[in-house]
Amino acid sequence: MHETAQILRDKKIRPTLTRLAVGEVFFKSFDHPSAEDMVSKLKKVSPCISRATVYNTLELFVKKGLASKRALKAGGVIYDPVVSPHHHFLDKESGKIYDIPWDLAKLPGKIDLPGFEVEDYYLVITGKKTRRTNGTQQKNGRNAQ
Amino acid sequence: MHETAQILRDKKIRPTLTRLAVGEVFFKSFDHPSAEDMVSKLKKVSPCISRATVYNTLELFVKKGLASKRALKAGGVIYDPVVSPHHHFLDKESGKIYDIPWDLAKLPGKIDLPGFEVEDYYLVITGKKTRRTNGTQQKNGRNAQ
DNA sequence: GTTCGTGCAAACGGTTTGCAACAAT
DNA sequence: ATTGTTGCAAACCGTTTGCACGAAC
Repeated sequence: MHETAQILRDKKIRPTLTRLAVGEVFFKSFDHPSAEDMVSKLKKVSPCISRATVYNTLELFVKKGLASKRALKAGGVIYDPVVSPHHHFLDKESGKIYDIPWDLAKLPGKIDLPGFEVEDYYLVITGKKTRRTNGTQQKNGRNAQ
Repeated sequence: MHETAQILRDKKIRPTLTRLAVGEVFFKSFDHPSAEDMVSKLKKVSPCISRATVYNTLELFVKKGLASKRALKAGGVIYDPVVSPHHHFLDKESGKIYDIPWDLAKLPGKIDLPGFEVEDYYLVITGKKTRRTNGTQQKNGRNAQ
């Protein structure tokens, strides 16, 4: 199955070889990679891929709704193939980020702030991870919610 | 009144001239300055202050509980003299950040995540600001909550 | 005299930009 | 022809580090 090509075509992104390679790796990256992480992963597969192209492609994915981009910790932004609403837990010891399903935090359905037009909101939760859970496994990137 | 000196002494920070200058400016900075913003502000007052010292001092303030440090948007961390719990609204057009009082969002008193030891949590709200409010005025940095 | 605080410049890491070549329309 | 895509290197910007000097303990 050429799922990645289909995902790109659905979003009117021309499925070039480079973009297929980026997509192929990114859409299964549930470890909240930075752009530089993605460059590393991709260099292993396709050694002469360009840093600039990876950055461009990730930004393109964000623009087209195939990725979300979050500033959660100092020193760089992370990209997430899960675009449905969810929260993030940041382990202060390891620096690892875990997805937290939206309804685990009992938030009000909408947030009304006089003077502000709210587009999006999410929790950033910090602390320490205690047990191994499946916290980061969430494969509903482009379908759910 | 030498309020700044007292704040520092209370936290066992030796109130050197440099730190007084940083504190004097920082403790009234309710505009969510980056470290580099603080360097600029301080260079106006005290032109030969060192970049490294400003960075060091801000980190010291964070460590001593006089500042909070947040990654809210790409391209750098911001420092906030308001250390009591509150949320942040990020205006996507202007890039400006506004403090949102804790109880404006009706959050549950605590968040229970099996497998995680929750230390801190807060909302990041994005959108557009519509009206001028006093959203960013909140002078209860070291006292409230 | 050992640690702490400061300034300066260089280094560093993540990201963006400029440019040249090529492919698709 | 014009636009879109890619790679490469250089530039850029926020932050950290190394070092030297002076002040405080």
